[in-house]
Amino acid sequence: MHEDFLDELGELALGSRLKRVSEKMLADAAKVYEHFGMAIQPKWFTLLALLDKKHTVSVVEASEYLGLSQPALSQFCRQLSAKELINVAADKSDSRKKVIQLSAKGRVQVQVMKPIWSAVNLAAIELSEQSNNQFYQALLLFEASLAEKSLLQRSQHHFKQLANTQLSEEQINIIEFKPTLASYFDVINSQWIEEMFVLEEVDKRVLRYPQKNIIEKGGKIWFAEHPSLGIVGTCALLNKGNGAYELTKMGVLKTARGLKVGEILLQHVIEQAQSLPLNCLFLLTNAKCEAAIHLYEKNGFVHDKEIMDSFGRSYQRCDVAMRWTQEDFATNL
Amino acid sequence: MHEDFLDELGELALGSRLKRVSEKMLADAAKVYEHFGMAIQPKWFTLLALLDKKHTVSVVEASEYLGLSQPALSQFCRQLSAKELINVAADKSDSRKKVIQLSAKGRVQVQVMKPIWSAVNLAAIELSEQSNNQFYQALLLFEASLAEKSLLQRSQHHFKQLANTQLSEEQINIIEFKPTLASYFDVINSQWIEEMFVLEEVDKRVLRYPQKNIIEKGGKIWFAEHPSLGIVGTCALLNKGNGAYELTKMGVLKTARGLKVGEILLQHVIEQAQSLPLNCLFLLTNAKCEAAIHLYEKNGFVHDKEIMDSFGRSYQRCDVAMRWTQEDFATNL
DNA sequence: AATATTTATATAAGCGCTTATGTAAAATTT
DNA sequence: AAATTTTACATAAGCGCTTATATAAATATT
Repeated sequence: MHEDFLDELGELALGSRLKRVSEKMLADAAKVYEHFGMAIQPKWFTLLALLDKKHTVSVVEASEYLGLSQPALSQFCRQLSAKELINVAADKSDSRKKVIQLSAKGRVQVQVMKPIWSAVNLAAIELSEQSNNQFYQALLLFEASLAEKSLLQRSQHHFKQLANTQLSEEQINIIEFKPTLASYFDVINSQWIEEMFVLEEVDKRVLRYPQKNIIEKGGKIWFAEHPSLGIVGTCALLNKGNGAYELTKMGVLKTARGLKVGEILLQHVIEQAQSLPLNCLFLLTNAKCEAAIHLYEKNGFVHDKEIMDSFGRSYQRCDVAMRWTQEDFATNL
Repeated sequence: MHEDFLDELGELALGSRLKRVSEKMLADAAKVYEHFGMAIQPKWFTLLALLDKKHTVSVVEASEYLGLSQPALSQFCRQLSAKELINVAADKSDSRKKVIQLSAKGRVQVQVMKPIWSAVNLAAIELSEQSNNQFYQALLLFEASLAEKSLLQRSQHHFKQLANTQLSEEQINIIEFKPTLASYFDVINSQWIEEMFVLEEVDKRVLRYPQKNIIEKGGKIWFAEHPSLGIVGTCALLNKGNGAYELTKMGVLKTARGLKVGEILLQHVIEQAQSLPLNCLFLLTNAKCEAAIHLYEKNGFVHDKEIMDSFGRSYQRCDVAMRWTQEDFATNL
């Protein structure tokens, strides 16, 4: 048998660990009922206890008390009715509502189970207090903290700290393509394309084999590296022949949005493009990509109908064509 | 909105509470991935982390490391293969085995996720340490205690203490039938009949309406009451006419087995039967009920073929007939 | 060497919920 | 009063596992 890998993951696997423990507890509860000959399913326990205490509740009320979904309670009611442990009747003043209560048999069944509940309660207290560790109290506090500020919010906060610590523009490092980085090209671009469009077959081919489809055809690929997040952005130049280059597959991971990675990358690509036998630098995109288009406009690209007519049919999703104009860009510098 | 009923149940609802928290954590984890644009399901997390650490594992190895079932891992592998995040190949030296490892894309996907994992880890640590309460540490201890001695074992121990405290024979109180106790007759008998046989239609009718089917026909029902467990046993006398009475539906709850409740009850019934215009006291049972037959033999019942012939066809499951003999019983006194 | 047992994996069915959705009744708005 | 929205519940489908079972390969036993 192997060691427990969750131990190595520590707090990161807290969720998985909690799930594992809760499943163990529920499985044990089932064994307890079985051992004492009770034809009762553990999932019914909270509802039976609620009915014992409150006498009558409706389906929705029960779901609110117990923190379970309404359909869950609806199902429990059907099952407990079949076992004749509860009576279900329409509410007199509101015919949508159902009034649930224990039947005479159900009340007796609960009475008969109560000593078992007491024993389980003592067992749970014993477990909780093992080694002076007030597990139950800690769990209550944990739940309260989680309700106050969710794991998502807390994670977002910590992530922001991680991504922004001492970040200045010079710390985004632009590096050239090498085969070991090929998959970053795939992962980074797949992310935004899948989010905004659907990944077409032509995309998949280019993303999977960038070396063959871009580099070996005289194109270029760059990556942007963040000091703590690693490689977070990429951009390619496709060699279309006759000195025409298409700027394409520019993407920044969602984890690095808002850090100006896109702009740094784009400016680097434009700058590097100057050392190519450049005749025409253009790009194709979709009107949906507002932020990107704004970035392109800001960095010397202008909308161009001619480009649209000559190259626009390559991709289904492209309805915007832009061409880089050295003049405009130079005056911006 | 109603208050949280689990609060009222305290430690008894520890399992339900753990389940609720773990589901909340997992749901939040899914939101974290979604927020950062990762097309990754939280359930894959432990496997991806394992592959990142160990590089290659088989399906069974992974299931052992992670504490999940082998089919679960088998399914994860299919899903991650479809996403091209892992490579699965047959083991060279054992063609049953599959060697699982991250693909190039998978390794990059993990690299890209690692900052998120770090942030979640910090968030979990923060939650765990909230209000100086080392929840994670407490959970580890709780898990260890549970592994050392299960909830079932602990519950059994506490139950035994509850059932046996200061129990002497006089504390089992025999009481006569009254309508409010009718359901105990049903619940107690259903338990053992369902365990040993199947509940026939005739059983259900008698158990559901004991007053109509037994009392009003000149029969009798008694209950045995335990000082802390409540009503735990029952026994009936059926009036068969002409001074013949059938001892039937004698049962003791599994929670009260081993406390001599059956014997006390039986002796009480035999004693009370003397005040009836008694001609013949008999019972029908099944050879499977060895413990019961032994108890009957010990208390003056002898096997009787004549009874079998005249009454044995009433129930399908009966293949043993016994008759009480005053003589034998008297000599035993 | 033949046979039985064990091991690794896949597949199917089930379980305890969930979310999504539909229907009818009640409450609210117009 | 009529139309709209909300509420209560049921049903269906799905999800993340589980247990049970089948299959094939490896290992141990005879």
